Amino acid sequence: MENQTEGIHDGRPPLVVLTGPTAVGKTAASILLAKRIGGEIISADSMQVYRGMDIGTAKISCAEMQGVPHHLIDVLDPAQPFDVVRFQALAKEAIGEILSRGKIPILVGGTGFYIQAVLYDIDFSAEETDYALRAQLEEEARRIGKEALHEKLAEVDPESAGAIPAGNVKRVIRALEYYQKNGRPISRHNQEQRQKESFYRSAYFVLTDEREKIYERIDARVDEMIADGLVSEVTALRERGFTKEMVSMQGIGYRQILDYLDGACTLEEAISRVKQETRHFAKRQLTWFRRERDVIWLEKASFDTPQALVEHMTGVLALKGIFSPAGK
RNA sequence: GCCCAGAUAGCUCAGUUGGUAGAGCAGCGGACUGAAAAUCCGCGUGUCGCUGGUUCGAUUCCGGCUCUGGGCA
Repeated sequence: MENQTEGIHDGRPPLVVLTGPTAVGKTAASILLAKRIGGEIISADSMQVYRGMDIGTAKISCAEMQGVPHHLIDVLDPAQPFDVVRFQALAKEAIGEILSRGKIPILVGGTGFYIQAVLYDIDFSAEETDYALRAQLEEEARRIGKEALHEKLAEVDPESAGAIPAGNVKRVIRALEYYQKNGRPISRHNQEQRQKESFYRSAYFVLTDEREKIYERIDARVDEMIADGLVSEVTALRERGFTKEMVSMQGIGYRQILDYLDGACTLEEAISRVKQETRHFAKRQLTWFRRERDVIWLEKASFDTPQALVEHMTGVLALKGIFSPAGK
């Protein structure tokens, strides 16, 4: 498989990652890059996997793709749950296909957790999500209280209990669920997985910009979404029976418009909350990328044109032996 | 013009029976390994409108001024 040796080869398959906070301009850059290096794009986005959720997720249109193949967009119905494990499996499959075509896989999107799962090939044991157990633990949390549930975790996995605040019921439940299913603490599992090196010969690009500019773009983009018909998109979803409890409807822009449609707030309130939550989200994304290893930061302001940005990325890829520029 | 009520953190407001002040939101930082656009944790100095007075000491009491609401003309 590895006989056209060029650049620094270490046997690992190549993978390019392009991410950054929401609304920074990942999509546009990704198309230019894919065309430049002969790549195909795998979306690393927890919401763009859903069909019928286009406006609120700022999903790339067919025309915008400019012929570059995209994977993991529009693969699920909004009623279906989705999570990292499913994402990882689908992404691995797509990467394999792309490599077999002699193309370079480019992971593009803002869900850092998903990127991590693929890049480090995190081991998720075959265990199926046990929704019944989860529901049971949720019920228990309501009955005995967060603190008491947290104490139960402390009994079986003191390390996780120390790391997870009692208020974070979701993570307390997952730790408990893991222990019950596997008979060992999740803290140990996490510890092991954290040691892993990248499974790929990769470059992890994080495109970023001044905070103020990101926020301005977010506000403008939300206004555009409204102008483009976000309310009717959500209305249609609601009429098809999708509800707040579903993973898909917890996406920013969907939750709030749903509240408005349910009469819980005015449209104006919903819109400003969408903007606000999107800003918070962008901030959380940045926090995530900051602590990831081997990240290559790209300050948007230091490139005059998108082409300059892409040339810079291409240069880095050449140095890393991920891509060989023509003529070499 | 007169009367009343306000004027305190970027915003909305609380408070100090006189010893220079605190909540929510915003903002900032952080965590995150099967819900991740999810979930959670942490961070509060600001001429207390301006100006005189009383006082050891005023953002707090008193006078004047300015501005903002509301009312009366």
